[in-house]
Amino acid sequence: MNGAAAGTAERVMDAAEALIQQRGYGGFSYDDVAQAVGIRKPSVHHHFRTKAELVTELAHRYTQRFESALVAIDIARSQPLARLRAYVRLFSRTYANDGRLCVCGMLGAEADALPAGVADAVEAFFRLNLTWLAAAFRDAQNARQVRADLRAGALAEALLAALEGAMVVGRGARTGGGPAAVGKTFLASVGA
Amino acid sequence: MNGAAAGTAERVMDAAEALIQQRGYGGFSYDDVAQAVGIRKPSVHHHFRTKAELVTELAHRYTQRFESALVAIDIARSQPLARLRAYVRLFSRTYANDGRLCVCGMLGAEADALPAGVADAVEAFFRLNLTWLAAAFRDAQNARQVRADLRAGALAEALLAALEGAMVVGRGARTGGGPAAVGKTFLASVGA
DNA sequence: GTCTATATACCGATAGAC
DNA sequence: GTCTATCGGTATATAGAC
Repeated sequence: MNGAAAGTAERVMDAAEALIQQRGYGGFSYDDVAQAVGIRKPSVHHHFRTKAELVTELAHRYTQRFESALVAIDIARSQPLARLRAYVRLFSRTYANDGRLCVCGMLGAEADALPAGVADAVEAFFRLNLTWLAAAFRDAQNARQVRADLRAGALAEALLAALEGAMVVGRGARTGGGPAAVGKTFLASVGA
Repeated sequence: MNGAAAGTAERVMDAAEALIQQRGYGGFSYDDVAQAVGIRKPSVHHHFRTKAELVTELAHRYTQRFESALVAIDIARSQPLARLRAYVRLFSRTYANDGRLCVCGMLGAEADALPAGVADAVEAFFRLNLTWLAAAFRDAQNARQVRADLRAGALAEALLAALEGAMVVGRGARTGGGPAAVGKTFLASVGA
């Protein structure tokens, strides 16, 4: 129940999140986080006993925020295709911020090198997205806004993969339109 | 001009390649490579003075092998759409091997944490792929096998992103059809 | 809650014997 | 070409003072 303490824990997660999006789980240290926050390494351990704990909590927070954004989209948009376009913007906004990767996209690539708790949190993020997208594509097909000859689950997996991959390719190729362009191309190609 | 020496250098690159595909650039050490090859750490340094050198050479070899595969596809397949399907198989075969990621997909995600030489090699890989794919899509559009209302360059970026992302999502979600399913869905959606 | 100091392990890289 | 031994640096994590 200490306001300053809670504030520091949040700032630690913020710093770790940015570092993961830029360099990955194995690419940052407690000292990097400490420097970014302006405290010392043992103070970071005080808030998160281990690195696995820190990243697991961080991934859960990231997933919860994403879930809130999906709920907001469902409320703000009634047209299924408009919902899908708003979904694409969740990724293009992240990438527009200094070429940052999706937290769970980066962690998914590193899956074999992650502690079990972190890998579980990453899996939960992807399942949430695949479930929401499959429902959105099903609605879009029923509204005749998306062609009906492809399974909604397959479209969900393909769009999520295209958006995550657009960030990876964009960084690696140092060119291209990123998730914004790729999402637009994909949605145009599946349009009814 | 020592046969055994050249053989060891190849085995070192093979081991490092597998480790990168599983754990990434920051996720493996010279000791890991040495153990996999059955030699000691300084012997690895004898063949590749630094880690950056090793991975740069490895990425070049990977790109050259990919280029050979693209040439082989151009020779073996005359139908543009069949070429694109064969291209998808390059990724699904890699992923079918213990869920291994594309070497440059993994390195692309880690781009911010890579030595300059490695990042340059990764960029060359993606440019090669985007150029080949754009030409293949242009041919497919001229042959009326792919819808012509989308730019070939945009289709190239979208398919490459979808295949790279399918590996990331597949590992993170521990489910899904991987690049094989995603590639099939994408090519079906852009079919004329 | 934050700090200094430290334990323990691993990292990339080098020296020099064989 | 491979080895043992080792350097200097950094990693995660802990002990204990303030």
